Amino acid sequence: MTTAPRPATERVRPDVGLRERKKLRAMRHIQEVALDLFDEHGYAAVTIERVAAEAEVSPSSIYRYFGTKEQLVLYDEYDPMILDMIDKEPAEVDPMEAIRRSISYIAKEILPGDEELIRRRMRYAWNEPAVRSGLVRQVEEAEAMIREGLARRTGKDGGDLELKVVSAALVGGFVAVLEYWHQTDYRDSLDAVLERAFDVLSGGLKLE
Amino acid sequence: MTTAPRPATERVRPDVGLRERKKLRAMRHIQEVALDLFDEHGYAAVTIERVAAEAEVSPSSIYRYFGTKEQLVLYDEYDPMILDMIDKEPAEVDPMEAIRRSISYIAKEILPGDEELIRRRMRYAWNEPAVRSGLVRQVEEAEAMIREGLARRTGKDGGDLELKVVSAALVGGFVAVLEYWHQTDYRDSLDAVLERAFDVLSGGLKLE
DNA sequence: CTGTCACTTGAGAGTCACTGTCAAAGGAGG
DNA sequence: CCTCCTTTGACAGTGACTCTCAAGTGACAG
Repeated sequence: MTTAPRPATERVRPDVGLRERKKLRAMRHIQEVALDLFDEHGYAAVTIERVAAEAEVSPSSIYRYFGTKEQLVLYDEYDPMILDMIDKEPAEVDPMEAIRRSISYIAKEILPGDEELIRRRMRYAWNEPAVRSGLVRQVEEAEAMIREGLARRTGKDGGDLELKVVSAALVGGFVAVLEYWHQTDYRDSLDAVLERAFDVLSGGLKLE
Repeated sequence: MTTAPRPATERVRPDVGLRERKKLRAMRHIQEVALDLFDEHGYAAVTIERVAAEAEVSPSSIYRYFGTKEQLVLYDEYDPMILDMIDKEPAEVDPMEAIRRSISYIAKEILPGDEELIRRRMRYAWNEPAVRSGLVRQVEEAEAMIREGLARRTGKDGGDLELKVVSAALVGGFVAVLEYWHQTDYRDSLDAVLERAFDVLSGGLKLE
């Protein structure tokens, strides 16, 4: 979500030095500690200060890394992945189909490995209002990017009503899928649920 | 001051006494004062304390009435109206059609009267992240109620995937409509934009 | 009208997420 | 090894939001 800190002077590859690796390691560690504490005492009862103490960093650093308390739960790297994949689909592919494929691919190939962690984080996304609205915000940003992708593919303007409606409906549907998946205790594979949802959406929201 | 005609016992309707009327009047007044201040100094720069002072109530009361700062902007009475209308549509009417009619009716008959105020409030909903997420939350509540309505009409369970996807896509589309309407400076009537959006949704999100 | 009851309001103190600043620490590059 | 510049931590706010308690004030009965 929050744009990465932009270095004043562009170095050659600011992404791979010791600094960057240290930062990523620290973030993973902090998130882990935070989730442990949240699991034990509840999200609301754990202060940032507490997390900072437990993770042995300063509260300032947590804010610099994550921006907000919700992001301690929500932070992950999937969104850019999906967008990247959509852009890599060949231009001839139908736009909706490109999205469908990309999301399915992630759901099938990447997520299963992290499923434990994902479930753990999802619980908060549906039980803590603050986390929930952070999730929605994140999804909205993804929506904007999907819309831009669709705009490029179709030649339409990004502010076009049709595009807005389509991408909003898509991400709305996606959130519904996550909610269903969560509430049915991850019974079916995410991919299977996604397929059913896509069918409903492209079938014109007909019920039955 | 003439005493209003007071029915002997009024236990049945605790909603119309002097207390309730005073409260509603106070809420309207506070919201007005708040919007004036926000317009003049910007949302973030105005504290609740300031609003309270200007409106001559205590900050505690503002929290009791509105709960959060965003609700000072977002509070209105349309949502229950729409839900009420949906429920009143005859049972034979196609569910989607019932929703479409109810929303259109409100957009056509009720909103134009308050359009000035609505626009004023919309500006904050799209420029202030906090207000925005409050709006989303409100819309999500409406979604839950729409879904229940659909469940009753179709005999499906409220947790059904199809139902979730349909209602989420609908409200997603609705938010997109509001955004489009706002960003195009309220050029077209809300009703007209809604019609176009409904067509896209029931056409299966086909682009072009 | 009047007293009692129950609900509402205001005052005040407290918590905590989040921000901005500044000096110190420590990688990056020569 | 040394200089630069980014990152870190310490610190001091700010303001949204919560809780509690005492005082005020409509509702209602007698």
